[in-house]
Amino acid sequence: MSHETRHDQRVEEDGPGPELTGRLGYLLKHAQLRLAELTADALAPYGVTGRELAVLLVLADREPASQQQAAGRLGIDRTTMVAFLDSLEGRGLVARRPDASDRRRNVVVLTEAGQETVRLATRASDDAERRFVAPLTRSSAAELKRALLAVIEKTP
Amino acid sequence: MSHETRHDQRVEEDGPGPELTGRLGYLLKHAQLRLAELTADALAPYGVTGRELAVLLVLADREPASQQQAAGRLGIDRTTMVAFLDSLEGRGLVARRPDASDRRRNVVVLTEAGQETVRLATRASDDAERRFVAPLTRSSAAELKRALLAVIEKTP
DNA sequence: TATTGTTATACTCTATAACTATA
DNA sequence: TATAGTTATAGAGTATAACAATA
Repeated sequence: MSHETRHDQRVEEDGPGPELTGRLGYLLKHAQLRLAELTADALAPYGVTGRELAVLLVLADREPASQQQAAGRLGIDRTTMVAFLDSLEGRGLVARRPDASDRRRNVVVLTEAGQETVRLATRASDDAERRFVAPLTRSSAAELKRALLAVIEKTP
Repeated sequence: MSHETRHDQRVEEDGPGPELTGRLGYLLKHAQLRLAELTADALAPYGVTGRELAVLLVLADREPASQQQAAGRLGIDRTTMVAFLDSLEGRGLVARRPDASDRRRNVVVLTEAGQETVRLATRASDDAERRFVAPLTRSSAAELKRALLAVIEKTP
């Protein structure tokens, strides 16, 4: 018997097998990676990353926030927020305003350009999400989101 | 009117709001992070990380593989595989054997200790997964895995 | 020439510790 | 004393480029 690969019988597999695809950890990680790729491509024309869009969304949809409040809403460190804001401010998408009532704080607001970017980028991101769940039925996609939210909120 | 937080009306929110939790990207990322934490804790007693368990599983469940084949199955770079194997081999969980039929290659095999670790660590990881999906019904948890596999496999 | 394993290096993302100015 | 923003630094985790041995 030859030791060579027998191409007539079985092509040498290169991808993940059931020992991985059967595990929830693998599925979550790779689903996240795929959607992140799709989203990155969709957002590229607007010059923002998915993480930057998340920062903008957190600043857009609630009362004006300090840097630290914004970081808290996103679950990231305040030092990480500094870097995000430096970059976003440099591109004119957000502005830091000293808080008159507590001069240690900056209130961070979206500029006009920032608001427009949020509108366009959100639409592009939603579109990527729609393509991502295209293999599922509408109700199955909704069920997926419900299930994910449930485990996130109810897990210790 | 005071500028202080009015605790009687509304506690200052610190977590994510619907602008984030309504997005699939956020849900996938944070579900993955939570499960990864649970799994890390569950695996700690066995001295392996989730990624190392994935490497071991890939070596355990199919024909013996070269380092590069194993990397291909996991979707990681071959240079990354070198580092994993250095560490796993240092702890006696895997062994590199020169491939007699192609002396550029190493065939990587699990040791006895490696096989035992796979058994125990897999059980612990499965248990973490079960706790993670505890908020869902049995069929809803199964549906979650089906949906994730579908989007992973069918998305461009 | 091409491929396997290896090394050195670099890049991304994030956090920790220490500094400053304000409170 | 404690907190908000900042800076410098460090640690994961991963990839790219170049090298030696072998095909």
